[in-house]
Amino acid sequence: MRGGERAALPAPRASARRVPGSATGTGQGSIPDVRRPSPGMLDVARTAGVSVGTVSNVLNNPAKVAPPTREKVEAAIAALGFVRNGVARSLKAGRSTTIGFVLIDLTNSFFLDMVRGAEEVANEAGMNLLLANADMNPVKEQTFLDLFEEERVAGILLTPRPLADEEGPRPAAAGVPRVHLNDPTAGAEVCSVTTDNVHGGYLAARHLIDTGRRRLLFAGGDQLDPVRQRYEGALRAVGETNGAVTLERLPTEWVRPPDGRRVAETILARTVGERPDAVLAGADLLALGLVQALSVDGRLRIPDDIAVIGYDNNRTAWDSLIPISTLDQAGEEMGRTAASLLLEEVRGAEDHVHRSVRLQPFLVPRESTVGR
Amino acid sequence: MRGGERAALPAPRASARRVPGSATGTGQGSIPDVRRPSPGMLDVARTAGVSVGTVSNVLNNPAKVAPPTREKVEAAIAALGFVRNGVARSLKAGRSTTIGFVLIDLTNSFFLDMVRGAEEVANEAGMNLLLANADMNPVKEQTFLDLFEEERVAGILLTPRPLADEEGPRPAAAGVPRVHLNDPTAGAEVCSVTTDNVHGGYLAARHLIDTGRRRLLFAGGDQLDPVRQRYEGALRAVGETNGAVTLERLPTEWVRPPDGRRVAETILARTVGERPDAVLAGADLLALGLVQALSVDGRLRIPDDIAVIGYDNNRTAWDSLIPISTLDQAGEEMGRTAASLLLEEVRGAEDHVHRSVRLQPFLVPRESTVGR
DNA sequence: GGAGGTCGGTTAAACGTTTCAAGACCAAGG
DNA sequence: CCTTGGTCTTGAAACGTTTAACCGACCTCC
Repeated sequence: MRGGERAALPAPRASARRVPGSATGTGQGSIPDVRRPSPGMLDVARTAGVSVGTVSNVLNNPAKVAPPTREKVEAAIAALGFVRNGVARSLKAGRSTTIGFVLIDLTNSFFLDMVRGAEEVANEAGMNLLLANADMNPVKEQTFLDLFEEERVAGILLTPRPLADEEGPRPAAAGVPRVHLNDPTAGAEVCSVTTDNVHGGYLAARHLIDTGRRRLLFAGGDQLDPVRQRYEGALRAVGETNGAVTLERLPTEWVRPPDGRRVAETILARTVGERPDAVLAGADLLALGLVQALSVDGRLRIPDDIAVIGYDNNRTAWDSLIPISTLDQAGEEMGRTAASLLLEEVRGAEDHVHRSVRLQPFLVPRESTVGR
Repeated sequence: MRGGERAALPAPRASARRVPGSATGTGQGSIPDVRRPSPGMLDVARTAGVSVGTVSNVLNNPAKVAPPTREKVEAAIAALGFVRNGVARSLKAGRSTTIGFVLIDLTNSFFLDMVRGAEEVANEAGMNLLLANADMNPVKEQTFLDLFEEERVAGILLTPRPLADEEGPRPAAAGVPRVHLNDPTAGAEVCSVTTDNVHGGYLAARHLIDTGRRRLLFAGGDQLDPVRQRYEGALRAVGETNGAVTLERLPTEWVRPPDGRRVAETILARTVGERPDAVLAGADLLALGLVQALSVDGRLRIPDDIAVIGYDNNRTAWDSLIPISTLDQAGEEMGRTAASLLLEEVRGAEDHVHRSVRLQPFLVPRESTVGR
């Protein structure tokens, strides 16, 4: 299927200044044959006066080699600047020691948290984590998934694009174990880790109610599933108050700072009595714009006149002048969990049963709701 | 030879759990446990009733294969769910079609710009870009460099850590072509792309002077080389005014928003006559804190009472209520240039001469200096 | 002094591709 | 009928490791 792509044959590198030994024994090349920058184990073996098997043992089972021999080999390795060929290694082993992580959007700190968590677990297991930037592009996403499969990585982590409804389901994982992060649409054919947006919305509203707020406003886009779920959670919390608290909803086009500023204008345009005493923003950037525009020129005091809480603990919002309370989605934990699931599948393919883990967000109270 | 051990089990898409068979002796060896569901070209060849050479041709030189044969092979590929083994492919080719990018810090949008630029060029050349997150950690940086060398990637891009003075020079590139981005310490043994901080500082000051400012203040950490260079540039611009403009310097501990707020306090504590009418911040986040604290509660009007310009066009500062003028470091261009240099070296190792390209930053005027 | 163990090392067979010389077949030309 | 040339296809040799089987000393124990 992928036959079209051509390999863009990398031209052999000219032997630089350092020429280890001539080509390996079978150097009978009748073709323009000028290269071999990197010495192989055979070169090392010859230099050290041992066999390749011994060189391999020095690398992989040092204990099995007598110290004097080992030293000779190590000296030869250093002298030649030998770097073991991981490609041949992987080929022989049938699978590499690398994990691939396909990311939908590197500019969102949520995903970077996942990377950090996943990397931690991967490193503990002696594996390396390589990242691929899908950049919101479905085609790139698929390209990188294919690449990782071809390269026979040990496993794949994926934060998928939201998956527009009209397109079919994502192709199932073929040969390589895969774990989905933050993909509520993930089926039973893979492991997945998600976050509980409903509960997060509940916690946010609960926090506002518990700190004395009674007129709540939820601001947030209507078309985004996660945001809608957060609203549902808030609704539930309000429902528990038997009418003591009201919850109004103000849809926004998107969830960026400009949208937040527009919400602020709407609020400020109202009479004092009609204003909410707390706002739940569907996302931190929305909350950021909101806080900026509400507080500018001392129009409203936050949190005294009005409290604001965001969602997702986005790094960009950390630098708000008035620190914004938020819900942390446990991105790092999500990365750790996903990597653990993946490792479990990689190691025990036999009796692995796919699971779906749902993580709970947690409240991060800051000045925008509880003051200084 | 392989006929005996390979069951005729087609083992197509692994629909659920359950692994075909424990297969032949799984060596204890190192880390990886093996499961090998993936069919190889030999399986495809058998299914299609042709030889492996023909399968290879279908994949790489479709024109050389007669249409009927080609179709049979393609059918077999689809039926078996064959995914070509990129590891074996790379081994045979001697080098892969992947470029590795080792990044010092994924949270800084400057580096993400580079990624975007590099990716663009790499894709055009039919190569894939894989990212490694060094996370400010020299050990990780080295680990990933080693990994990429072992994996015999076609080339390596690197945004190195600042390189604390006490440690020795970075080990030279061994077998794989490498290009350094934003590394002023890069020697002549590699290609490199840097940004001209002095000129950027000059442009920033020039802009302020040209828009009528006369009392300039430069705020910025003393220990960071790039920031110091920006100051030098500003100094030069001021020098050209024959004393008409003054430039004061206010060192900060670091260049984050809290430092900016402290600078603001210092300024506000002065009498009106002693205050600068423009501030050059050594970095955007510093400018962000500065703008926040200067303008809060309507204390000073920006840019009427005081202008502020930042540096580096950091995405985090985009969301400031008052958009902040800045200097863009042409990160995307840097990525493109670096990738081009790398490709040149990869392709024509013979007559490649290492070069060092210095890119010029450009002014991005916004409201914080020129009003609305 | 021979059987059996250990230790340290070598040899050769994979791993799954690509590539290229050589073979099979066929049509056309002499 | 034999040659020539062309088009497809095949077969086998690499690529640089790892690993199991093997081998030769040397040591120990009866």
